[in-house]
Amino acid sequence: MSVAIQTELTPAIRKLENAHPLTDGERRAIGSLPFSVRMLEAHQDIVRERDRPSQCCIILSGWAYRYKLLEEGKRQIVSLHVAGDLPDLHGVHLGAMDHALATLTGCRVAFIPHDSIRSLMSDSPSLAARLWRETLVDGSIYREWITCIGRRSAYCRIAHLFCEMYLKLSAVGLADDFRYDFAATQSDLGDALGLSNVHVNRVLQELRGQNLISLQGRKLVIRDWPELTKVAQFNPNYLYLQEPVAA
Amino acid sequence: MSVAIQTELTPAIRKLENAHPLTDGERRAIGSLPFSVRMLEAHQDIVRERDRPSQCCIILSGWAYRYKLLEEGKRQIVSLHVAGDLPDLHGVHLGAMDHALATLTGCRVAFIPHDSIRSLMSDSPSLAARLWRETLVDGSIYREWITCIGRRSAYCRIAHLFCEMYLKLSAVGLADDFRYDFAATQSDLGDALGLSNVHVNRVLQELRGQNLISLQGRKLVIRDWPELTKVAQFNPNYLYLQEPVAA
DNA sequence: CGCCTAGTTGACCAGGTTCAACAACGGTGG
DNA sequence: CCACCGTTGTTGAACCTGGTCAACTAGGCG
Repeated sequence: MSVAIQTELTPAIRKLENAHPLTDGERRAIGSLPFSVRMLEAHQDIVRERDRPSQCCIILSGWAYRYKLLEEGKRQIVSLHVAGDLPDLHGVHLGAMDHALATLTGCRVAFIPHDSIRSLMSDSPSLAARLWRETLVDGSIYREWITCIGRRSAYCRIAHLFCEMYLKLSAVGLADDFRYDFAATQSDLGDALGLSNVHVNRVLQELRGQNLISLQGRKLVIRDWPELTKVAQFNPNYLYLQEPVAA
Repeated sequence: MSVAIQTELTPAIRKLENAHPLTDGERRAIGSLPFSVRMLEAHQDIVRERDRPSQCCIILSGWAYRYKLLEEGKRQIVSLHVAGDLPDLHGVHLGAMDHALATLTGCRVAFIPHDSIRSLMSDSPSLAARLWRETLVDGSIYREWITCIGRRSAYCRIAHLFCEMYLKLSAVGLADDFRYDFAATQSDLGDALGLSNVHVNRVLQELRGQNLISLQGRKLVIRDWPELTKVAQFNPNYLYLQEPVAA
């Protein structure tokens, strides 16, 4: 494996090592996977609903998201993904996609054939378990999103997402000092949280007014992490990260 | 394995065979698991948030649900489970529970130690894949729920859930002829769909008024399946069942 | 400069919530 | 057998969070 791709895989490796470090054998197995790396433009579908993909992907850089389209043209974003994520690993075991996967920003993406993943998993049950775990953490995040959308106010939801993405990005070294690049637009935010873009705009102003965050261009700064987590009712347990951020 | 437990496991087996039939070896492996069967009362926690369970369970009969509690005492139900489901399989790979699991009705439940599951999975990678698949289908259902709660009206959401549960129950032989026992109260429904019990009540009246359903006691009858699926915007793909119901 | 996307604002509206009271029902004990 | 009780379902009225529509502003880029 070239040094370049090795570096690019760092976030993914870091995630897989969340439970405990990889063995040399596991590293070798990952290194021998046939990656095909591509740079994708922003706002491009990677996989569409009803597709039957024969490969899955790793996000190397940029943000991606999964979404469903409704009859009246509405969109619901069901998850956000950053470097290190394997957003369509489920394709290995499920058939036709029940949703679509797309880039939010320009993304570097590594594709791996399902067959290679399958033989990796049968060769190394421990790696299979690690990959399974990743999909289970996805499930846990879904549960939290259901709870947010179902029972929390717009103010709380938006604050919550800022906290979530901060920890997700921190875990792969892409955020620290309570700031990061927040790639989604206000419309994207609305589609992720079940809100209109107009209302997102107003709530953002309120969050700024309370001096909890600032958000200009794509730069998000969390000005008061303790207070933000409080109004967000944010409890990081559901992310199943090993090293929760200090307050 | 006794004939009794074998019969009780039928729904679970049927679910695992959704992709393709079990081999004799796989059946034997399942049969040799050490089940401990218990009858639980309605409205009882099976696992609580923050617990670190050392076993997981199979619902043999009755309805169960997973939920999260919020600070102000609100509740969000994140999934409903019926006979054949393994609602806390994720515990094998994740640590402390991020949510709770409880019975909605009286339930017969089989408990299996995680260790037994783990050795089952390392002995039979194909069974491991089947179990993994179950958790992925759960994930797919979460995505649909996020979409429902985020972007669909109350009317649509309730209709959607009635369709979903009909197919889930049909798949394990617990519903046919467009009728089944709907175990949840109106408050439960509200907590699952992000609505108040009062509004659920009103929407139910409208669904009855449109002659789409009738619901008395715990008996749900779907009076007009084509129309109900239409107003629900219901597309069964996300359930990943092999034999979709005829319209 | 012109175009396009993203962000912002105001006015109005509606879906859904809250509160409070009451009805229906089933189970329990006297 | 009936009185009692808790749970579930039902109704009305007032309210409010957040949606819709439409117009306008601010940036970024070729």
